[in-house]
Amino acid sequence: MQQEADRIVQTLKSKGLRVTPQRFAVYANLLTRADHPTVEQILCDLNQNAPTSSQATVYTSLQTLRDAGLVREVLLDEGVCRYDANIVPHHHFRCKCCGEIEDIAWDQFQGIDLHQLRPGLKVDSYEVTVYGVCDRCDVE
Amino acid sequence: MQQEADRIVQTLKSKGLRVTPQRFAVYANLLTRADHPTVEQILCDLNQNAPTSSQATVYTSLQTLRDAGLVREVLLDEGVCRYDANIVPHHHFRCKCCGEIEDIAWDQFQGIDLHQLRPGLKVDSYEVTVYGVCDRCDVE
DNA sequence: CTTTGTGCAAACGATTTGCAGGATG
DNA sequence: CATCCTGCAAATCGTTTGCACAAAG
Repeated sequence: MQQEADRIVQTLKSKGLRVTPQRFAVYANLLTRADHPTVEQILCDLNQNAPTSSQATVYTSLQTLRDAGLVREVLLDEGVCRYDANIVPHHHFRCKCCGEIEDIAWDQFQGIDLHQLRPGLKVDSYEVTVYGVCDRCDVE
Repeated sequence: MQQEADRIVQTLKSKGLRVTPQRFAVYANLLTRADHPTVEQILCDLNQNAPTSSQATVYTSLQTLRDAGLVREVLLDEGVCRYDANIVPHHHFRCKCCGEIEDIAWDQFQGIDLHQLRPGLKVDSYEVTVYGVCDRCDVE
């Protein structure tokens, strides 16, 4: 996956960010994951084999990547911040049981008419969060 | 507002909760507010004139009220928990600028078809969060 | 009088920050 | 070689908890 690595390096540089091993690792890790990991999960993942990055660095890396628009935070109803390298707008499904977060394609929900909001509110973005139970938890 | 007070007392009792001055004050305060205050805001409000309730008590009162289904938590993209005595389902608008949260009536958004979700997901609830700038911040 | 709530302070978990040394462009 | 990043530890912030005392039913 040399190509992949190069692309990541290019992406980082294009945002004016220095390419450090830690920052690279955080972003690369996030890109390969489909879930929405917490800082702790990322940290464990990175340091699983060899020590790669300290906790504080993961925090600041994520902050930098967020400011650069490469990742976004997902904050649902728990006390932790999750991160997502999927920048394309999408909705979320959250399992009340296992806490997993699953993406819902943007065009899944049609017919949301923001023009009916009261005048005076300038809309930047919106998203739908669905709460429920996923099939992995719903075993009877 | 003796009637109002009586109604609050009745509501608390009907949930099997003891009526204490602190718990009453927290719930009453929340009922009169249209915004979605944080614990800190509630605490300041209550103790503005005379000391009414300690911080820990506000936390546990809110927890109790939440368990009883009288208030609900609202957690948007900040690190704090906000509370809402409006139990009727509704959506939220969040001003990126001042942080204020405004309710959006439930029937404002039609046509959200949850049946199109992939089979296996059991939906309990959902809500739309709209991000933008409110008119108070959008002064040019 | 039994049960439950309050208040304080200490504990806690997630995140931020200050600073000295190290790596990047 | 100037600038920015890392790592550590201490600090901070919101929230929870243990415990002795007080109040509610």
